[in-house]
Amino acid sequence: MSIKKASTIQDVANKAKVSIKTVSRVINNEPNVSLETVKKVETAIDLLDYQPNAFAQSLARSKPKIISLIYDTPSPNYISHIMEGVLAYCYKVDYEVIIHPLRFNEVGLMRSAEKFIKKSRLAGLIVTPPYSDNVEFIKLIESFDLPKVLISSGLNISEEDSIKTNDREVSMQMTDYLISNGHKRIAFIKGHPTHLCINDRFKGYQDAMNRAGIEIDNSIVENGLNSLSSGEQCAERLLSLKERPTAIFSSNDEMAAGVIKVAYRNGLNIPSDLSVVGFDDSPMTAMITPPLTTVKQPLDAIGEKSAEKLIDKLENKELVRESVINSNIIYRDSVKKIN
Amino acid sequence: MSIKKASTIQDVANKAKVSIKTVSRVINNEPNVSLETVKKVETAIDLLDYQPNAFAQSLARSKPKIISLIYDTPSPNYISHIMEGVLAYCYKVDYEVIIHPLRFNEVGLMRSAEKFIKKSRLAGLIVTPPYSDNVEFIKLIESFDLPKVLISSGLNISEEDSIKTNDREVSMQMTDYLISNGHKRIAFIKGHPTHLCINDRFKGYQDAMNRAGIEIDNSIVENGLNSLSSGEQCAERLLSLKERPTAIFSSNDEMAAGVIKVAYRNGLNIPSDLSVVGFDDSPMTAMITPPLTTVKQPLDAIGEKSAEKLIDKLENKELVRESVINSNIIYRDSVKKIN
DNA sequence: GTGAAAGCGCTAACAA
DNA sequence: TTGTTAGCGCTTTCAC
Repeated sequence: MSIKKASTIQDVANKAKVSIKTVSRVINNEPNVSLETVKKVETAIDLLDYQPNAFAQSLARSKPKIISLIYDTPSPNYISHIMEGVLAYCYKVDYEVIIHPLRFNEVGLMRSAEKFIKKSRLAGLIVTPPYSDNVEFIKLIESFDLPKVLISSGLNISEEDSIKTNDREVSMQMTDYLISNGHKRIAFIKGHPTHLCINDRFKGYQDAMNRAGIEIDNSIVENGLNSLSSGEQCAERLLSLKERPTAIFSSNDEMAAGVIKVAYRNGLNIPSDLSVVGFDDSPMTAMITPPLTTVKQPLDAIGEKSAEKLIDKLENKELVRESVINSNIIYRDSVKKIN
Repeated sequence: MSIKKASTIQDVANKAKVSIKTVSRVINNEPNVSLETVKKVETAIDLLDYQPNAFAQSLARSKPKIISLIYDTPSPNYISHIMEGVLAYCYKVDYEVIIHPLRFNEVGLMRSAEKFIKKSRLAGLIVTPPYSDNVEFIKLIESFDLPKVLISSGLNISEEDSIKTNDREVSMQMTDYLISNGHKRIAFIKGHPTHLCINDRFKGYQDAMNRAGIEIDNSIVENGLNSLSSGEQCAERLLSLKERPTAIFSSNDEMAAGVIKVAYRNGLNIPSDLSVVGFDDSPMTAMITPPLTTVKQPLDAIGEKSAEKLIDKLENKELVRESVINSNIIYRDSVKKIN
């Protein structure tokens, strides 16, 4: 078991018989190196199994190749997939990622966020909801003049700083789907009011209902809080109505799961007595009975595109990138055609 | 919106009218600084809102304060919670964490792992399953002489390098619970064979059955692969047996969910016709009907303890730390008492 | 108890 | 096309 010692740029330079600057040029793909020299240097790099020291690079460069992913911690599935995408892209282009959970309700949040940003010497940040909806937080980032990409922000953000999904549109499609299955009395459970983007989902529902000429009955529009239990509470009310809805569209899966639990408790079968659809395609949706019809956001792709957009900005590349990524409906077994 | 510029150790030294070395001493809690000087320096630090530059520190120090968390990507819930714990502890003691997903089945895995370790100049690693069971991978770490903590490794690892849970014991308790509810014909679905620790769960089942003097019928011991669909397949077989089990103990929740789906498909009610228990307490277990009785591992605590153990090692602290963390059963509604 | 100087491994600015 | 030099911000000698 031989202990390996990392080699330095000087070692490479010695082996290739060039100056360290030349090695540096090769590493960073800078111009003005003869092909022959490049070959020599690359051979030496391979031979020594050389890896540049990221700290030394960061220290020497003005802008370190480090970005951070900021998130709260409500949903493991959401954040893991976003993170996957971000890490995958950054790994390709040789950026480091610092993962930073921040408790949304913590006192001194801004102070600790500021401290973090300072300490980490970030080049830029990727921000997920609910922080991407938080004006104060975004101002903080701007006060550092840091490039950023906000994921699914409900704020009025310039396109070059944001990545969004077409929640409103898919939500409309989902409602259309319900309508095309004969449903008219379609209840809607809204999401947490501070999550702006989730409320686009309600708008999509409104769009579809309006277009179909079905008047929205506000007594079957509930205000949820994204959690299982809040879904249950909404469902209790909805299902105890004299004129029950035939379908419930929940703005997220977790609340939809709450609806299904309450339905079973009340002796209702899904989907024969009640159709239910959700949003997010969280892993459990395939596991519950019946499997839930829901909307899948391509989270890995969102993470990847966010990282790409941010890094392109950092490197002053032309960015004519798409900023809307399409979600799509996953049809499963929780909707029944009625007449 | 004023753009803030980070201050350096020199700024602090100027303001406090001392040398940079003295500032460095204060930052690192080194001895031989008069109380008065410490006060002066600390005031200057506060005034300038100074944060040491982690790269410069890492570069100057031999050992950077950076560790990495290595994982595959099967389970968002598992890894997010472990990560939470690791990040929380590291944040407290001022270590950076690099999160590194590695595809288990990728070709050139070892090569890319090696490259990663070199490049990141890690001080140590925390390794989760399945890598903590991978001899080749562990040898790689050792070839770099890097301190490590292996989470839930099934290998014969020295206690100071590992954090485990009492899977075998809880698994025995769970089986006891089933037995005490009148079940004798208890099926078991084993987990993926390369995940060593998951097979401790089977041992616990054996322990309990043996102790209760119930002979284990191998025709109701299934080999699962941790996935929903593999749970379904096992359940298909189990439930088509002439002499059906009255309870099924699945080594993870996902397979248990598969069992429940198949049971419903076959017109069986849970728990009245069949009791089912799982392992992991993944979020969906509370959402399915009926809520599943399962085992909860304190994942955040595992992450935190792993980080603590690793960092104590890095800093040569005495480590008389516990290395086994207790899981416990979460009783819900998927088990019925039979006679 | 304190400070000056060297150097960690790299990049940037300037020469050659 | 290539090399030299001076830092980046910090810690580590070693001297005072």
